[in-house]
Amino acid sequence: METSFAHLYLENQLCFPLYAASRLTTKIYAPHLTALDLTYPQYLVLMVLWQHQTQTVNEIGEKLILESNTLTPLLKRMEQKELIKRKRSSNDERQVIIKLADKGEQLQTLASDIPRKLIASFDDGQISEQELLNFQKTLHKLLALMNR
Amino acid sequence: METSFAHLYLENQLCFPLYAASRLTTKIYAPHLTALDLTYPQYLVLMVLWQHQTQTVNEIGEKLILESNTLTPLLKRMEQKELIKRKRSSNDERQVIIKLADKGEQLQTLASDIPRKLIASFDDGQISEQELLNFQKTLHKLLALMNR
DNA sequence: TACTTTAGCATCGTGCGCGATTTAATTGAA
DNA sequence: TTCAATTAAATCGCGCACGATGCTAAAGTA
Repeated sequence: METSFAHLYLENQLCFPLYAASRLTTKIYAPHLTALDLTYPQYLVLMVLWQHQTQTVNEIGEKLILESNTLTPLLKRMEQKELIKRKRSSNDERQVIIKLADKGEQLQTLASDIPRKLIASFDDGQISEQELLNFQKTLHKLLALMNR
Repeated sequence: METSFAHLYLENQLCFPLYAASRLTTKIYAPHLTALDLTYPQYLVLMVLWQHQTQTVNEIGEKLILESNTLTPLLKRMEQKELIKRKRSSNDERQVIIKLADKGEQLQTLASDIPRKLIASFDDGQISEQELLNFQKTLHKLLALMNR
């Protein structure tokens, strides 16, 4: 048993560590985001809108790799919180245009503190900057590979 | 601050890619798992049980970094599918012992093909095996760092 | 022993993710 | 021009994740 199915074990897999790391990272963000009454996916949507003022649901979906079945309910919740505005496009009635509402715009200032607040949680010298740069590079390659 | 690796991490150059890569990886698993009528978290539980025949809910939770609020419903669904058996420990009535049922045991053989199939989907010459190994190593370091 | 604290699991409510399907608008082809 | 094909969102159902809370059993304490 020890040898024949060894490749099945958790520690040999790529997927589980990614899955666990993703959840742990989100958990580290959580207290800072709940202080702003935001979830992580909602924070991601705001980040897209802080950079691009006007976006269709599809355009947001391409950037976050999410589809309308996830985004539509998410965006409706954000609309109810008055973070964003949703409006049908007049050019193409199929599209829904997403823009920041005042409250969503104002959150950018508050959210800009988040990175600084989190630095202490990670900077303990266990991993060199170069190692992390390599990691990031491979991660982006993997993303590009999988996202076709 | 500018030189700290944490700064890179917190600028969302790692956080979002991890989140996206995790979802994309799961999506690559999906067709292979649905063929066995499994979800990815259910597959993870089976992998734990293939390695350790008898586990408490807590022990599974430590390995998968999940708690009872996630595991209990998940394990109940797996019990209903007759993949596993749940039984209160007689030594400690608080604990619930999880074991493989016949069906869950038999799935190991079928599932043993999955890793090879997945390697194939990544093996298109874009990323060397050595690069992947380095990536895995850093990923494990990050996990250990966050999972304290 | 009696009582408090802790540990292990379960329950509840909310918010994703996502496969499958639906609806309506636009595009494309004969 | 007509009508099929495509596209953009929305809807539906299910299974996670997870914070908060509840419940019971075990362990610790005076």
